[in-house]
Amino acid sequence: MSTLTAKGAATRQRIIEGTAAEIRENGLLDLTLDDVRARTRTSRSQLFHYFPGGKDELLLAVARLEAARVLADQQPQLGDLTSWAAWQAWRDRVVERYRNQGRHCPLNVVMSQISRTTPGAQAVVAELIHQWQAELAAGVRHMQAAGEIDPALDPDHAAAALLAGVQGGVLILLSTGRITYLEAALDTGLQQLRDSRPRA
Amino acid sequence: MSTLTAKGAATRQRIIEGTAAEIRENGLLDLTLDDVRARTRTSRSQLFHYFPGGKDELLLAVARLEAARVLADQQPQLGDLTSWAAWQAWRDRVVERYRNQGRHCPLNVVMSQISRTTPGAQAVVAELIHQWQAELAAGVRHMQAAGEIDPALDPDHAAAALLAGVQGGVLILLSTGRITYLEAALDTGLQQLRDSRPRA
DNA sequence: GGCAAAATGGACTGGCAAGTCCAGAAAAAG
DNA sequence: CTTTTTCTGGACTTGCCAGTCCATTTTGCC
Repeated sequence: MSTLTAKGAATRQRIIEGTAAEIRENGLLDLTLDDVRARTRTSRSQLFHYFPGGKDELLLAVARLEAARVLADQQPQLGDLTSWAAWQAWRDRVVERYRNQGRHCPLNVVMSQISRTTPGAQAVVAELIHQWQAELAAGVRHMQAAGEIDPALDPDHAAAALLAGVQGGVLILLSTGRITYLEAALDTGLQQLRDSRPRA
Repeated sequence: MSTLTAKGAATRQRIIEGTAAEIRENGLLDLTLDDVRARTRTSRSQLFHYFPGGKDELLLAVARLEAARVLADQQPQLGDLTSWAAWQAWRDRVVERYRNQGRHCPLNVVMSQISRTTPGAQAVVAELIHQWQAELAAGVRHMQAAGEIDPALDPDHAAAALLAGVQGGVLILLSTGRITYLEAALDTGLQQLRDSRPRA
């Protein structure tokens, strides 16, 4: 890619964020480049100037943006799972975030739709899942060190199960509008961790 | 709808199943009616004869088929969760099913893509989730009656959490190709149930 | 057999959306 | 200041795909 001027970089960013917003509102299924153009006030040639690979390349950029946002939205709680209160705060944060989000979860769009077609997006999703799991596992290790969680428990395994619950809870929320499943997955997952506490 | 002859019913069924197979192999994103025509050896007018509502109506029929299949594929284990061995057998069945399934999960297509646009499909998904959860909850109640699970535990809540784990595990499997998450969700979920057993 | 209803074949339309191209404006470079 | 590079506008092309239409064949029914 040729060098970008400040103006060019701003336009490029505007396109990415506008596309992300458009997807969040209306989904990916009937997203057209004209929709993007209308929202971001850009011309056709600008789109292809900044994303020579066309729609796919643009969507990949959006995927990266949204993947970063998913983790950022859980901070600082996710990075500081060092007490039961902190875990609970994280749980509340997640529930709140998805409760407020409409019917179009950008992450789910990335996972379910973009990543199947665009090989690059697959790597983005894999990396996101990996980081998310790693942060949860780090939290488990903290609690083990503090004697609050059974040291025999495999942190990565526990984190994987918890993460699967969150993903599934969100998916069901998106499909049925009911948030019960997400809450149940989080609550029973945390309960299990608490119950594992070694008796002194 | 006008009355169908035996031949007509067969053709209609052939179209639905062929479409389902096509989606399972290539996904919904670039599914065209011509693909359906090629696989099912039907003419354009046949498609619109049996599905006057066009593509949407056809996809709704596919959604119904796949929703039924998801539950059917878990039988008889899902309907007979009356011992720990049975629960384990169900768990193995689920893992095996999704391990063998390619990158295109028809249920996920229904949940993530069809149900957002077609209002009817949303009801199909809701009903599927509800039945699935009900069967799991029934299993929990069985085990409670047998004294193997803490009677204070809410069966619907536990079933919801378990189901969310399965959904999330499958979603992650589809996105990353790793089945670890599904296994972790199932294993820790079942472990939690086992651990709740009241001490005699 | 004959009539009505259903099933089938395939040409045709219309629209839409991705991607191309070139010309001109704005900005950086020297 | 002028030259080169980047940025922008918008017309144009191309191809595809859902949906329509009508003619023909097959089937059910009496």
